[in-house]
Amino acid sequence: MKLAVDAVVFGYSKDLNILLVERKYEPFQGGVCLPGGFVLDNESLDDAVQRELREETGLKLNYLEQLYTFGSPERDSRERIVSVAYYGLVDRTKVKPMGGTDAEVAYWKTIEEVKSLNLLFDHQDILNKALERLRAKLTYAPIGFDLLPKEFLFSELEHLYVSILGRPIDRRNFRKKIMSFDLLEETGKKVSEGKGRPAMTYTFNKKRYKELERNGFVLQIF
Amino acid sequence: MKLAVDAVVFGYSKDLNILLVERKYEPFQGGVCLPGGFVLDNESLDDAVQRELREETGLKLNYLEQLYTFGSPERDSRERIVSVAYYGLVDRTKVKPMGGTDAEVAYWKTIEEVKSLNLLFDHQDILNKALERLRAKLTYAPIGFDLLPKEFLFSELEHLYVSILGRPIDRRNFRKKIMSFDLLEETGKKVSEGKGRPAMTYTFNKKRYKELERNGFVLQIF
DNA sequence: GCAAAAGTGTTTCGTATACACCCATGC
DNA sequence: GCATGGGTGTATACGAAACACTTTTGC
Repeated sequence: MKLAVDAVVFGYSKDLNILLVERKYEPFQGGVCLPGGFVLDNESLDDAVQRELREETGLKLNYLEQLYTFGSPERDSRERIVSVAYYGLVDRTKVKPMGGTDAEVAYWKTIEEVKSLNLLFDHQDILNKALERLRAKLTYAPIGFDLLPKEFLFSELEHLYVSILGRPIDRRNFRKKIMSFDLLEETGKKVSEGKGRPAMTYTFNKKRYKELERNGFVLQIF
Repeated sequence: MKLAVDAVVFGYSKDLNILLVERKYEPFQGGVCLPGGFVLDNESLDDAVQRELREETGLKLNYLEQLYTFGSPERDSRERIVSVAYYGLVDRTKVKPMGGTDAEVAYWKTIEEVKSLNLLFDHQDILNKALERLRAKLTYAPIGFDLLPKEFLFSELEHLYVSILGRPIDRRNFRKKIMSFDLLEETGKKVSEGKGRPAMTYTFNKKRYKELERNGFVLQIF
């Protein structure tokens, strides 16, 4: 019996993306799946995920959380492999275009695109579970900010929520709610994205959030 | 590297209890820990937990859910053992007084009692995580009923919430809230527990809840 | 008749929701 | 000057929270 880790890495640019790897050689040549690999003898599970991601894609996570452990005896046709799945969040504007390694190519896909790819093993199940968790957590934890650049537009935050939760949001009420937490700070800069009125950029005050959290505060959106 | 499962089994009678096992022989003779054991080659993780619990205590769970996987290289001093932790709920009125097996004795302890026991390995961490999850889930899922007899008093449900959440509850508002879901059914029986006015017993309509859940209903207490 | 637990309504307050117009810019 | 996205306030409705007395039984 072998122990592996797999990671669902979420990125956001206009829409939610997932990081996938494609195998260049056998076994499963051309197959697409989540990044992951076996756990080494003397490393923790968290370390194993970070190492695999570094090796395969070289990216830096803003957030990482254990998701669920998948252990059905039939999940890998070759031999019994139990996999501890994680999900992570990255700021895609910080990610360099990645080529992958000798054995794999890495790229981003939207949820919709993934559906038609038929991921190897039970990786679609893992992805579904990660999505469920991400959607739930978005409403009671400030993890959306880990998908955005340090300085972001309010509208980006709003679109992120709309696109991940998959339902419309009232702009005015959303702003009121978020602002009521007093966790966003204006940078003073205005950015013009080409069209329309230029918008203010904000940063999320994580330190203040952690402080509030310690005192029992629970951020609650919807 | 070995793979194990461990279970935090919660029971309720007047207060929240946890099922523990005490080892009769070496290694760790006299040590107290959570029930658990190694996963067999061809069984799923869920099956492994159920089997271990059956072997060690013979009890029947009303609810079982995977909790978290603990994989620090140092968590077991003998060798690398990764453990997938579960938590389960039982109706203690259905549990026979258990003797345990050849190698172990099983018994119930309250949270407070456990604290002074110094559980083996990282089992106190596992227990803390299970408690956290149980408390959270109690407010948005109908899992309290899995700790009670099929027919229960409303006051038992209320005391269960008070004792698990660890804070007072307004009796009237709590009843209003629970009753508004329309998921409890009167049995028509009144039970006198010795002192005070006899009370009605209720059953929880799980079928109806599942039905509502499918349609997007989310039970929300507090 | 008193101790003990069960059962029950109303008012108040805060927050979620619904909703539409003006503003600053690029072209 | 018009198209595009940014920014803002108010009224209503609903649900959470606060709060105390009566009822039924055992002793």
